[in-house]
Amino acid sequence: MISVLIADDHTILRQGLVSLLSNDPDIRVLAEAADGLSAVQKALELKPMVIVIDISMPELNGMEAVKRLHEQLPEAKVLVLTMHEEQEYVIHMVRAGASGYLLKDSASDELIDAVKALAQGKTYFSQYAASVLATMSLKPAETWDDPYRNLTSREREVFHLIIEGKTTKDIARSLDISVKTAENHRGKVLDKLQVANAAELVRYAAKYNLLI
Amino acid sequence: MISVLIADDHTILRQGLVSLLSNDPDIRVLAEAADGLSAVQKALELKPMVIVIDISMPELNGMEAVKRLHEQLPEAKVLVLTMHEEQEYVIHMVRAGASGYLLKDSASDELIDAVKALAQGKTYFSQYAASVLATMSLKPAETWDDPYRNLTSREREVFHLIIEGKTTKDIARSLDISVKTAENHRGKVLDKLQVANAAELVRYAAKYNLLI
DNA sequence: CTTGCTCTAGGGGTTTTCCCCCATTTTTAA
DNA sequence: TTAAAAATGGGGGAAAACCCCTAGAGCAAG
Repeated sequence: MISVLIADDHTILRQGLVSLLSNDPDIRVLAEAADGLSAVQKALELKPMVIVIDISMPELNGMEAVKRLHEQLPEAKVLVLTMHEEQEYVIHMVRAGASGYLLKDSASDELIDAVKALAQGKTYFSQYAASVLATMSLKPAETWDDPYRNLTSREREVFHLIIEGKTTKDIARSLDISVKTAENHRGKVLDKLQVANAAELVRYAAKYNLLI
Repeated sequence: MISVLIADDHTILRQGLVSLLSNDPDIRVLAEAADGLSAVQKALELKPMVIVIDISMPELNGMEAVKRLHEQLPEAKVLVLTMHEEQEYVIHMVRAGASGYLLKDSASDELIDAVKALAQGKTYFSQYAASVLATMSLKPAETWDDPYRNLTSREREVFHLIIEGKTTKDIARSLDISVKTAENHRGKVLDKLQVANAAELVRYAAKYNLLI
């Protein structure tokens, strides 16, 4: 019998998961949690074999929760269940100690398979997450993470001015540099973040919540 | 017996909903759909009494799907189930013809209540959505906070392509119109929304959560 | 039947963006 | 201290964006 704790702030989704998992005779849902903090508390108290957890949660986000769980309850296996497809999320969660990563658009069978795999001490990554990890492991650690981190401080300044809709001339005036220099920085930013134009850059910023 | 169609691109959530609703003896889930287009098709084919639909979906987003459903199958009631709390969404969906609006962090009981209410021809709005609508109805329609109410349908198409980072040439090709026409539409969009360039337009879209 | 709006398309222009290339100085790190 | 990276500035050019303008066709409301 596999004991499971489910942590997700969306009540309907959470109860749907309980309903899904409870249908399997080998799985027993011990408890639910609607935020990261209570997830950690309930896990320490009930010691479930598997913890199914979402990334975005109030109180304590999934990332921090997974870190604490991994430190304080290493025998419990953490399955991240999320709709975030971003590479950075996968990497961060695995580093935090997750044993599995599943997207919410997976089939429910896959969820049950994942829970069972983790209970047996295996890992379980969705096709997507696995490919991200495979790609990442080929690159040196320094280049991991958010490409935004690769920007120099000056480039970051320019980045923020671009996503405010400023033109190169505005940027040059604002930073008290020549238009040509601003233009060069602009080009570097687009290049490093692999976007084709300012519009895509703003999308990028929105995706990583960098829009102030 | 209440027949229900469920449309959500996240498979696990969708199957969770099926599991939840199927537990109720009065409800029968006719079918599921993973995108807006197939949701409309399956609805026209199976004629469910209630359609539970998410806003963000591939192919045809929830907003457009609800519009089409309301036009082509007015007897079916649409329940929007989403995690988007933004005022604009509530208003847009209600205008598009939704009879109910529920956040995903509601309790599952509330979902069942909502489905039953809609099946009886009533409406069902979460506490939050109801308060948004109440506030809105106090203001004259002209001052409603409708981001792109002044855009024509063609301009809206162009709007969405711009915020995807498409160039004017791309847009012209995509809509099968001349570059000059696309350029004119682009200019109109920037003018009507009072932004200076594409970057600001994407910011605008992000502000109103129109980046799907 | 006229008026107004939308969609279409173009002329012609300026400005900005994006893309190479290059060099110098300053700062940082090995 | 020496090499690498960052910041500065520029030349030049193609493409795109932005901003005027006109104008016909189609369509719906008054």
